[in-house]
Amino acid sequence: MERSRTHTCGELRKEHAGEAAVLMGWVHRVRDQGGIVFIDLRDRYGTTQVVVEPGGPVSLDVAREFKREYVAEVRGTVRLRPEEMANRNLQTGEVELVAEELVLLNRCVTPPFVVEDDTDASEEIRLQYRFLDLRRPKMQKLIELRHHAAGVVRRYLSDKGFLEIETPLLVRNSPEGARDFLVPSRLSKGKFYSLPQSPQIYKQILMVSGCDRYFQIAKCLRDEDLRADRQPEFSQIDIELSFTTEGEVFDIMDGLLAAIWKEAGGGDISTPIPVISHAEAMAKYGSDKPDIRFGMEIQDISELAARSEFRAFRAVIEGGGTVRAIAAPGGASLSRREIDGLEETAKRAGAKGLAWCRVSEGKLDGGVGRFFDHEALTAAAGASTGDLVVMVAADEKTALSSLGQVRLALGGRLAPPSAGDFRFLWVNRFPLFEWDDEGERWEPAHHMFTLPYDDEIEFLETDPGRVHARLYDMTLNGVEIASGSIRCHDPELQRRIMSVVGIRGEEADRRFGFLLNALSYGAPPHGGIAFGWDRLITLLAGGDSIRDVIPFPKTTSGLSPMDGSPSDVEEELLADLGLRLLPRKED
RNA sequence: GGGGUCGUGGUGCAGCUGGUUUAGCACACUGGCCUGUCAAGCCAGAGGUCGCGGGUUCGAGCCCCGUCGGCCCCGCCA
Repeated sequence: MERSRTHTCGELRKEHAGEAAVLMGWVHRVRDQGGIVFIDLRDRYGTTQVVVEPGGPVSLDVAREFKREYVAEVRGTVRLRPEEMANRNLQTGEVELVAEELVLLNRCVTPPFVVEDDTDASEEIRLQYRFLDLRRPKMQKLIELRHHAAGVVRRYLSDKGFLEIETPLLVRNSPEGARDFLVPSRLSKGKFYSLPQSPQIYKQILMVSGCDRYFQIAKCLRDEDLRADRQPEFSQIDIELSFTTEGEVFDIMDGLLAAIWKEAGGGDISTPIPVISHAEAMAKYGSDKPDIRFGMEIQDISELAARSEFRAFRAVIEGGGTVRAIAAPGGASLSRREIDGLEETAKRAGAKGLAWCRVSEGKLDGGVGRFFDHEALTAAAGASTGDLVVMVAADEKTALSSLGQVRLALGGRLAPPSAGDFRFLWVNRFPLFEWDDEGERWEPAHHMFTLPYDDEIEFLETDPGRVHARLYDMTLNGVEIASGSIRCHDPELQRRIMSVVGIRGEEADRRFGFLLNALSYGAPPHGGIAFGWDRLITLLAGGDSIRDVIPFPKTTSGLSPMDGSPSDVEEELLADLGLRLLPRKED
């Protein structure tokens, strides 16, 4: 017999009192009072209390058979609870369902953990029993949030004329960048497809195809080591548009973010989102993804340092280095131990040490305070009484990046972020290349299918480090959430860029021939961006691990505890693919 | 590839400097009592090769080596 429910477990209210209802769901908890039994029935929408009363059509002994996570159907009548018995913690708490028939739809073996928000299970166990973990209301909310946000993205971009287009998952291997996952080809034995690191090349080709505006919520796959915010497969909102400018991209994306935040519960965000150049981000925050929820900007105190009594500073300046400082409001209260911790942070980032002093009324205390004039230092560092001034002397890159790390530590300690504070920021004008000390060669700083600024193209061959490009990132609270660029649509210029990073002539054709070929058939000027979708949802939800917004994530070693992948396969299957395993590396 | 940290009944943890312990606690589980509970309560009970392998020792949950796995970080991730 076919059965169906009349309501969900989150639906019944006092208006329904007196009505007949059929609910189906999971037994959350049974409270056996001896003479009366309560069953909390739960589904995605909520929880409703079912009452089994003595002398009623359902025997108490039958009700007692139901255990946690059994699947049940309850037919009954909705009844208003007496005022003092209402449960304000439940949305359905003003009513209860008086059972007239209780049907066992399925049993459940004893669950390894209790299915509720404050579970005590470790993440390992949660992943192994992910189907139970995902039943927890908290996880269901995250799944819902992700769905709603995706809906906003589709509506917003569709309204702006973007087409949702799928690109292939079986693609050509690309030796650039991250390691590819390989897929052996049965039909072409000994050859391999790759799983795409991103749809980058395909979306550019769609622009050449005249699609004009494209988007996709795309799976990206990278065979690299994992982190809390990195999974081997993850999702991007991938976007590309033709005949566009950086300003237009920013404008549309500002609107997209505002729509997601407003409609998916993050609140209003102010647009336009501010823009700073990469150079400015590095100079002020020592990072290309600044957290601007607090100030503590980096100051250049080289001039003062050069005149100071502090010999270590003078030596660095004379050697062509620089001295930078941060004034941390209220930082004078930090203990010596905490300051040592900051120095440790600076050293890990390459600094030789961290000079510091406390600012009090009319004088400098502790650390290197005695080498400096109170007035001069507070003016140069922008410090006030009660501040801690921290300083690093080094080459510019080291000074900025180490102070950038120290700044984040100071921010966490002195200006702890409040939930719901979302500070978006565009960072643009990235350098096109960066020098790789180990490989002793130029490498693409972001990616190389990008248009350099016109007035710097002439330095491509002579001084690549001087060339900046129309590259941009969006950051949110110090996390990079999107990255994109205005692309290079001229195949000759693209070849020049490739040759700077050592991909020349035939090699360029072999690796990227199909893109270069497409570009030479009338490619329109175009550009785009890709958002890290999992990170974005994590931030929107106020979480800290992308594993919580991915229904079936892998562990940090790329394993899936629930299904046991990756796994061995039959010899036969390998033979079909023309593969044979090498013996495992012996000791 | 490297570093840190953790691994003890179903789950989460405690277990000191190696020996008075029969490996303890909470939750979950099983049985009993209870007619208004909602983190129900009370009583009783069952449940452990201390991740795995080796070593040191009269004696190892505890020390050493290796290994597997979880988490975090560096490298890596155009």
